Amino acid sequence: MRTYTTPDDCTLPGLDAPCFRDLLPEEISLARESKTMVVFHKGETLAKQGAFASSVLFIIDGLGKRYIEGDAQRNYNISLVKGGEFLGLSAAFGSNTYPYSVTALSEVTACLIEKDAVASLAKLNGTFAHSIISRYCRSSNMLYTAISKLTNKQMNGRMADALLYLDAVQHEGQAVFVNLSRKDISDFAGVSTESAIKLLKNFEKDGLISLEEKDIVLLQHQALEEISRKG
Amino acid sequence: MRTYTTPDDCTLPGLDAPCFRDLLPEEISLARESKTMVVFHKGETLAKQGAFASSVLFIIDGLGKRYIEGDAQRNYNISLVKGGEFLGLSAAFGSNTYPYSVTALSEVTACLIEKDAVASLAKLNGTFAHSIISRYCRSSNMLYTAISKLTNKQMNGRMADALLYLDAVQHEGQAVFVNLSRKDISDFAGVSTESAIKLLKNFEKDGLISLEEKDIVLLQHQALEEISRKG
DNA sequence: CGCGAGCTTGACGTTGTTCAACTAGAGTGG
DNA sequence: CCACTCTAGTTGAACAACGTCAAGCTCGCG
Repeated sequence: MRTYTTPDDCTLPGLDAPCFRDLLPEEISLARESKTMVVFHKGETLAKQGAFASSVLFIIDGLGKRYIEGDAQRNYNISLVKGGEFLGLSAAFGSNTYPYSVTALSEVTACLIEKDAVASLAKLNGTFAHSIISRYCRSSNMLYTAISKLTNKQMNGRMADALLYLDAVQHEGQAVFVNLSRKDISDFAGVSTESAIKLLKNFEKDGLISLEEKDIVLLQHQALEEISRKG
Repeated sequence: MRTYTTPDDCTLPGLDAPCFRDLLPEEISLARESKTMVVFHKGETLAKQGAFASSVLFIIDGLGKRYIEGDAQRNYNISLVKGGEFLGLSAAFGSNTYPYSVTALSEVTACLIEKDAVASLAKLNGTFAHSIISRYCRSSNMLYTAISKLTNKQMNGRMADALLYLDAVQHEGQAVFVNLSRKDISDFAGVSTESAIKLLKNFEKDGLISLEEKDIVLLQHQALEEISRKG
């Protein structure tokens, strides 16, 4: 984990992002003076569930996984984390611990922003606050659908969902599958590693996907969506 | 479902709530002119998952359940809904459908506020926006812990959790258990009705709770928390 | 060349759902 | 006032889904 000491190091990529668009000059300087840029390497922890969150992270680039910790052998992966997203916003607005953990799946570049600065920005600038609310709204919806998957679907449907989600992110231009182990994928589907492997083999046997080393190619989107729908 | 046509009908209880504290006079009038008060009876639907959400609901009084729909025989209850809470905020800030359903468990009095009015308020008034963000933050944390329960605990632990949660709300002064069926309770624990009944009987046999008609009294909080912790 | 981590496979056990039958109380109509 | 029905609750037995375990495999790396 390499730290840039000069705040301006992350001015260019960081403050360019859409949510920082409508800041007033003094707000920009507030943001600029309260942050520092950090590079995380694969496997490093960006946020630890339950730990005190001293700052909000704004991801510039790279790929991570956001997950709920389980016992030693199992987590549940909520979502991928990629450029343009905030981590640990809740630190700035209430609880001061992270409700989830985040680990880098590839090299991740992020801006750390002091949580008080984010809270101030939200109070000063309604548009910024509105953008934060929109983000919360979208992530809440994601959490509700995650709960829906967990309660309503069984292995087949959950695995189909996971593959469709991961594939969609990959189509946005991020290399995804090559950065994931079988265990990562099983944690996205919420099944054991062994079950995940068997499911993948079955999908391949049925011609729905193609397993090429670590990479996975979806051959039959329609059929997978059908499986997802049926649960 | 009785509707009050005069907006002022819900001025007194509605605009008294903490989140409306710091509104400016013109903002108050904006809020006042964009709302109407409604009374829902037991069993009626306040919000329907997937349906278009035309307005945000602010609950004045009563008890409801917020849940994710499953197949015909099963839902998953996320939380109780009680006075002072917003429903369907996401309508105002992004997606225009409800991500969950809400049904009245007792008679519920609520203010319906036009979603555009809520969005405007959030943009005009940073403090109001901040309060909305705090609410989102808390509810997000709840969703993360819900996911954690679903993935990490089995029946015993989930039922203990459900009882501790319901009991905590009851201790805030709301009659809870008498308004819940066995199916409601099982949907909070995320198990089948039959399993829930067997679990409750077991807990009673072990002296942890006392089943008195519909009411449930927790006798051994410590022990239940222990069961919850162990999963 | 050998070691270890991740991957794969099949046999087995546990958990929790489903099903079917039975009970109790609450309303309904004769 | 009594059948009659309907719903919610209860019980145990059979069954399915899925995790766990144990063993073997593969590949990259020291």
